[in-house]
Amino acid sequence: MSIEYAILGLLSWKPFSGYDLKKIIAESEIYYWSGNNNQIYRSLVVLHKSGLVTQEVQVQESLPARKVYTITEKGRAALRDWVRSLPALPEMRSTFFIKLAWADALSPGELDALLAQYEDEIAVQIRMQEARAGIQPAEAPIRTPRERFLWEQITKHRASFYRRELEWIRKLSDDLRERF
Amino acid sequence: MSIEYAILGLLSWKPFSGYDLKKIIAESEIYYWSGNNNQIYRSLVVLHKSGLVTQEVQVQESLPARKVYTITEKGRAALRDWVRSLPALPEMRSTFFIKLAWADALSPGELDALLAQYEDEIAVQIRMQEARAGIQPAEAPIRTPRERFLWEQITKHRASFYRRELEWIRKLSDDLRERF
DNA sequence: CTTGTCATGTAAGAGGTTACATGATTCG
DNA sequence: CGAATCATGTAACCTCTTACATGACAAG
Repeated sequence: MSIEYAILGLLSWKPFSGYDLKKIIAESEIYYWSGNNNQIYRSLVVLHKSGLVTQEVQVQESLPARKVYTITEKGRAALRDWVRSLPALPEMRSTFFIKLAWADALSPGELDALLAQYEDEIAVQIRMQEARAGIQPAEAPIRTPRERFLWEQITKHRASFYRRELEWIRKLSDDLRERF
Repeated sequence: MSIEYAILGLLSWKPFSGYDLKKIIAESEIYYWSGNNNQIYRSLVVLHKSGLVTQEVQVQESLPARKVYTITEKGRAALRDWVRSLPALPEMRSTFFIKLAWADALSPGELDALLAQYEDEIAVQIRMQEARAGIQPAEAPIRTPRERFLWEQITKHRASFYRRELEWIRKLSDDLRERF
């Protein structure tokens, strides 16, 4: 379960509660999960049982108690092992491509409308990404220049993925209008 | 369940058996599912019950019977509706980025090795893709010039995704070696 | 007075994978 | 003689999502 390591990674930065982690994951791009309670609270139980994290209950007056999780040395070692393990290929999943593959049944106008909708959605996504990039108040760990560099490269690379997609769909729309 | 529409798409091209579909999906890039029996045979039962496909049992001597599925008019209409429905964003899922995000715990040598492994895997993927592209014996429907064009654009776009990934990781490796 | 935030958790189900099961035939 | 191909299907399990449940407080 790679989400457990994803959580362990965040805890290797600083201690968090399940609620904190949920928000970070829900708002993150590279942590591509939905950030639902079920996965997160269960993962934390597993990590705790395995001794990779410790739990501290912070009782608050008039607010529910926070359970704050801190990574252990064993946890850091497990994370390190996972980081060094064989990397997997990135997956690009797009039902839109499947739609396009059978879109020859559509009229030129309908096809054009479909591409326009896709273009819009990508554009919205890019704008959302840019807006988020604007706020960045130390939301990423910058403990060394190298770490900062790595995070920058990941963020830029992710952003370029959507820009490429936008360029591609625009060119495709133009070509279709011109040729068919 | 978008895999049902993915199957319906293939059946809109020509009739297939579950076994045929399984192989097509397993070998396909854009049909990103594993192509496991469970999903496919179940989907066919659902499509059949909904009247979107018809089933013809072809008994063969000395070989198991083939159940060949043919799309109905209702099926074509359902596919068309799905194709025109609101497109979803493409998803780029990569556990490698999560690893990289916490890779500052590694030594320069270890980090370099990690990136090299990733580069290798992408390179293998690209070679496999190119090999597959070489065989292409009318494995895609080419009923109109526009359909041919659409399929070409999808294939090229997919290929460029991995090429970008390769360029990115190579540049990242170089930069890291130079700076840190 | 409804909506949002803080904070935990559970239930139900969709979606997807690996592995098992059968059985004849063909290829190396 | 073992492995692959043809061809169907089931069982068990993992992953992930949506929705439900509780309860206090703050802000509009």
